[in-house]
Amino acid sequence: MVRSVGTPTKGNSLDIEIESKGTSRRRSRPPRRRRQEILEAAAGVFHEKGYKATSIQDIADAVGILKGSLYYYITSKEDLLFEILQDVHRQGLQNLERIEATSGTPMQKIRAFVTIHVTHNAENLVKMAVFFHDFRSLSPDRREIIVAERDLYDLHLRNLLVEGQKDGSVCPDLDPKLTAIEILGMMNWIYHWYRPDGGLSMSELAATMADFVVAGLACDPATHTPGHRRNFAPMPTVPPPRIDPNADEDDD
Amino acid sequence: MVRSVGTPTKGNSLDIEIESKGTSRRRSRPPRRRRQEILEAAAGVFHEKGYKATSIQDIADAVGILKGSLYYYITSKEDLLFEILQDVHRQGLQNLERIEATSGTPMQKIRAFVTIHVTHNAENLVKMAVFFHDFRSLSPDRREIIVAERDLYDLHLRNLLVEGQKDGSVCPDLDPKLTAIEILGMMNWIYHWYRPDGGLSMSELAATMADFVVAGLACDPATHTPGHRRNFAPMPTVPPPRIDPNADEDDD
DNA sequence: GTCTATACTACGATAGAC
DNA sequence: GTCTATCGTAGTATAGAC
Repeated sequence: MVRSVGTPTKGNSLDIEIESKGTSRRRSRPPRRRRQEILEAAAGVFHEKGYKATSIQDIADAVGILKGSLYYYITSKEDLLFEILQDVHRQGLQNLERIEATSGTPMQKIRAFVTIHVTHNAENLVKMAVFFHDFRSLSPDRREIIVAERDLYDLHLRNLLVEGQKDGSVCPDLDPKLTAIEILGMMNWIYHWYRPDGGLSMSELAATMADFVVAGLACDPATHTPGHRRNFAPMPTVPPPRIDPNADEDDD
Repeated sequence: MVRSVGTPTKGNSLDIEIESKGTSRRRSRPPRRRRQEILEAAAGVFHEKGYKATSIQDIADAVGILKGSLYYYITSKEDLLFEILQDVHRQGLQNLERIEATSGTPMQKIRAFVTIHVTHNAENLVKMAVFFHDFRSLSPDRREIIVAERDLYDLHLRNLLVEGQKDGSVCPDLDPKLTAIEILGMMNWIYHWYRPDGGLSMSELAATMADFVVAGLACDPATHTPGHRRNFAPMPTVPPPRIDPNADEDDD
């Protein structure tokens, strides 16, 4: 639908118009403020109902205009989702930079990592919920863009764990890859339950999680013996599952 | 469209037929095996595409029949989801019984709890994924039935933590409620990444997670001083977020 | 910039033949 | 028990009036 370049039009030079209206007000681009409002409204509805279950009508209702009018601002429902996810994506990458710029012992860096990532999750509850719940609704190429960030986080934490093992502060029995994903899972679960108005501040949440992670990783090299974790409070005997009348055997 | 009762038909007596085929084989009830097959197929498709994004057509394709035929076995798409979730629901409640019947120190019980719950998650990856992703698509009363189990798990773990604090094996600085949910989050995240064919056995996964949890909770009463966790490997200074040109302030 | 109206498609579910 | 055919609804997106 782009007008072909060769076609002569009444004006000379190129089709791109330069500000011509004299004042500093911009022309032709829809107002950013309104667009941002729509993004936030859509994020809220996506959060409540899920992306797929949300109709354009729902979003229009939330904004307070009719659904036809929405298309003045957006071009498709998926574009909306993508832009919302790009918001947290940008912030996430920025946080990674901050973490990388932090100095201290490896264990201190791990504490910083957890604190920052938890805070990020708690500060962007709605968008993070939409991200974890609905990023699979993006087209494959767009999904790739957004999800790559997750792998970066994983890799970065893993590297910190290895550093910690090198200086002896992190238990050498731990598998860095598996441990990193355990920790990330704990942090990423936040959106399921945390509510900022629930009497638990974000900073207290972040600090508590960091405490737990640090305690779970730590190991005194002086007293370390291989397998000490597995042998501490060892697994007791558990009654076997009773035979279930409804049991058709499981897949998965 | 039900034939009116008063209308005379060629037979006498009522329309309801009693078993007349002689042998012990049941009539009129659709075969259980086929129904189970449909349930499993549906779970698989729900897992891949999400409940809302899955059409009856998709499920019929997966089973290998036409969508009209599906309605011989099911009465609605939501019924299908409900039955799938009831499967894990039943198993989950049964596991709670097993955990309750376990004896040992509180910390050993905690290890048993984590091991059983992680194993449950890993053995039912598909259904657990559908559960966490789509239980909100159930009607409110059905949702209540299924979700109540989650609260039971939470409560049970919380009680174990309190027990552990009483006998001194769990750090007294921990908030049982918050800690329980941290641990559950780590376990429930499994469906996002674990694949049974990935070289990590379920029992190894479960044991490793239990190790991490136990290490994260443990505390030596002899050396405990309030706040020691927070002060260990203390938070370093982190560079502030740089000012972002794209930053329209956040909601959430 | 917001509205009304509508084209087009997909889905869930039912009816009834075989 | 599986099929074909279809009804009714709801959703995305567009066209064009104001």
